[in-house]
Amino acid sequence: MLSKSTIGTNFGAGQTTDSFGCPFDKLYKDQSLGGADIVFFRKGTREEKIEQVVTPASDRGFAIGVSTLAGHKRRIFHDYHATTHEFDENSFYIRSLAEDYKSDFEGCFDFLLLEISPASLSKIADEGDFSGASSLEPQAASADPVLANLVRALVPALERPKDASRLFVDQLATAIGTHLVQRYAGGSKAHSTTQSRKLSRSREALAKSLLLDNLNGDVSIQEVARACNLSRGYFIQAFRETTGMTPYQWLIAERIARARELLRRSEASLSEVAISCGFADQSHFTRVFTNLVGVAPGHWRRNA
DNA sequence: CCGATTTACCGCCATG
DNA sequence: ACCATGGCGGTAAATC
Repeated sequence: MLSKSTIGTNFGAGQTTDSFGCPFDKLYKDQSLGGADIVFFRKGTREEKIEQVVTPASDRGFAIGVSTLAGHKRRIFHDYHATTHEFDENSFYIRSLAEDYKSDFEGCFDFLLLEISPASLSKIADEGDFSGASSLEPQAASADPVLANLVRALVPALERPKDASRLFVDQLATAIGTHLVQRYAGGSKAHSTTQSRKLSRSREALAKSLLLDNLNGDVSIQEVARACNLSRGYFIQAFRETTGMTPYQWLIAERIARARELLRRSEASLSEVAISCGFADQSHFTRVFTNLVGVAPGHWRRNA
């Protein structure tokens, strides 16, 4: 508790989480510092586990977090699938605050965070001859030593916001903003030398329908790939680039989608739901569901 | 596209 | 009886 949040969102009395959805009582470190365009935070916890951290979508722009220590893991629940990411020292993430966010944390963390508003972003983009770029490409547990060093330079200022040089913070904020835009600007800028390997429409449809048959029967990815006249490796890669998830992830997302329907609309027991969605048994079903959705199926049903 | 390595799920069981 | 959780070996998937 070195410095209480003084800038940014105002919290009503009784608020139990910070502006990122993290419970206050689990944070041992919660500092903040306002630059001209960017607000900085430092947040840390010694909790081994924090579950269901939720940030509703907002127009606050983007959040960037640099981890100061290794070993933190988080599982992020997207609409139809979930991903896990392991943070090393100096690995970082970028996420859009325009999207709902839900995740489980594992292992203590200490993040240097910064929040950059859409207005600031486009301002920096214009100044830096990247006009038009109004968004950043999301990253998760990637490496960027330059960014890490820039952000780390703010540690002393965060420790003692009162003594911090306004000019220093603003300059650094500009440098960081420029770096982010140069390196991660997305949107209008046509970039990338890597041509994407997308699946053709017909192959995509074929693959999906074959996979759906697998809800009950058994079709291996190998077979689906062959049906599309592609090698296994290429097929998985292409499927991923087309749909945003790997074939199996997609299939499981479909199964779980069906399971959600059944849970909501029917009175069937979990075992029955499990079988009719292509899972081996209740235990298996519960495990997969929890892993993907974040809460166990029984709880989810009561909640819905 | 191949091949080696790592990762993730499957399926079954046991237990709270 | 129903649901949640965890272990564990085998195997297919996914990555590099």
